Amino acid sequence: MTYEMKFDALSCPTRRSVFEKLRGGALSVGVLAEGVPVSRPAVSQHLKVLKDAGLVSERRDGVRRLYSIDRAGLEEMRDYFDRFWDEALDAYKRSLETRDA
Amino acid sequence: MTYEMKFDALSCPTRRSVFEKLRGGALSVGVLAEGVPVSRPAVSQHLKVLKDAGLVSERRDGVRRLYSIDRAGLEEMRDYFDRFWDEALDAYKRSLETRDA
DNA sequence: TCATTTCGTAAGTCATAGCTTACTAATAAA
DNA sequence: TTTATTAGTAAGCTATGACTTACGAAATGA
Repeated sequence: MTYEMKFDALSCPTRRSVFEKLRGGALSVGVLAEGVPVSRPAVSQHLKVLKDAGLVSERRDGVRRLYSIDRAGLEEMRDYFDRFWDEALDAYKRSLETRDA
Repeated sequence: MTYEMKFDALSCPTRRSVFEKLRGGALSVGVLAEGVPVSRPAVSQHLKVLKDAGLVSERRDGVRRLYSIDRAGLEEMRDYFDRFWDEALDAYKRSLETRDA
């Protein structure tokens, strides 16, 4: 649930591509495993990492499990970079001012 | 310079903490290495990864090298999550509408 | 009840990421 | 022109992360 886990979860290319597949809405494990160059169990393991990181959530539907994006978790990452951007820009502006002085 | 490299660069905790130290402005390698639980050469290696990823830039100042945040690279990451967030929210809204129908 | 489908878990393999120490290079300063 | 600072590079070690196959569990349908 920490930044730590979220960054780590998104660092693996195949895991991130699984995550990105969920942009359009919920998908089952089988569908997520299609087109991904790894085995279905590997996708399950990736989903566990994403879930533990708070980036996806799961709901059961018969024998299927439907995974979808955890919007709160995604929002954390968005906010992290928004704040970082603002702070870096402020620091840059200050550096210009002090240079003028 | 790709997303690939940026995500990978930010996945390592100590590397990210080095990156975050630069929020306030440019710093030398020696200063960046203070308080970080790894050796100075390790910090140099982290800086190389961050630089290759387009997240930091470097300028020489005598015998020092001052590293600072590459705002264009950081902006890419911010935009990635901004777009992702918007798309995920749209998909969610659509899912609510189709459920009503 | 038995077979199918869908999926998570266990166990083991292999590459590599992150670290270390030793060194080399470049600038500054005496 | 030596001596100190500062920092990047080389080489090697070690833990671990991303995969595989084999198996077990839960829901569905015959």
